[in-house]
Amino acid sequence: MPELPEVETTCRGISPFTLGYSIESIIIRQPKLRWPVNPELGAILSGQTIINVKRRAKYLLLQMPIGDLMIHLGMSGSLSIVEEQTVGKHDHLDICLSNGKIIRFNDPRRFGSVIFNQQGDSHPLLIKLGIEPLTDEFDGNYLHHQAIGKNTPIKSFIMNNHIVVGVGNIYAQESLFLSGIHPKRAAGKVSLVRMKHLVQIIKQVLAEAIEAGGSSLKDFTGADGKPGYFQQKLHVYGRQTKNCLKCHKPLKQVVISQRSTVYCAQCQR
DNA sequence: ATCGGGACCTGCTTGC
DNA sequence: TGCAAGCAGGTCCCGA
Repeated sequence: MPELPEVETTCRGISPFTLGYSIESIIIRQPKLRWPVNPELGAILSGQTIINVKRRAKYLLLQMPIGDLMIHLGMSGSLSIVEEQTVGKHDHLDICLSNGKIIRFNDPRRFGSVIFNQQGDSHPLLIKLGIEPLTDEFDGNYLHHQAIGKNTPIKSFIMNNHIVVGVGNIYAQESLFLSGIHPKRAAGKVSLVRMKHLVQIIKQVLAEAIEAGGSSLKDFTGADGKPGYFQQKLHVYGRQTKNCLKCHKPLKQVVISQRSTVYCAQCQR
């Protein structure tokens, strides 16, 4: 379940094996992903050199002179670097490189996507995205300003990609617990001071997860290590049957925007 | 304009 | 035991 830290870790992990090499071919075994994979992808991109590998929100961008290959991991996708051709279940797509390595896209639930983008930041899937959480632009003033008049729960608000990208269900829950804000509180009713605190926590939690992911990542050629967030101490996510780590009272679970949400009624107001 | 909910998909867990 | 329902998760899109 890739959250932003895992996408960032993947980005850093594949870089050494891809940067500066060219695409020789693309094998599409299953084109039915979130968006249909263009059957001409291989023809369009063969011979193209990968000149940059970056992340925007939860998209991985393999940048080439004629455009970017945008990869989204959805909820169950992953990339690995392999050399052999033996394919496993859900290995939907291979990007074969000039160095003999293969970037393999595996995604059991097929919520991910592989799209060729020649429009840069103005691509329809990118144009409406909010700011990156780990930039200076994302601060308490920004979040507070965006929340003016909004009745939507603060949890839904920080998970809204139009406001800030990359805060998924796990980190929304964790961040709200650590900043002591009730997940159902109306976004417009969170004070500036608390918004500043929340922003600081979000940055910290994401950065720690990236660090954990990075340190667990050896060579990216196998399924080594778990996603960064499983190496972190999770305070509320998945702990609905347990007690609060701060006050030791039982945690509560509710559904907000169809998403399971665990919180402490005592510590979060 | 704002917000909630449906849809997409598979695998693991839980319950009858 | 076997099968079905429930749930997880990201994000686009539509309807109220």
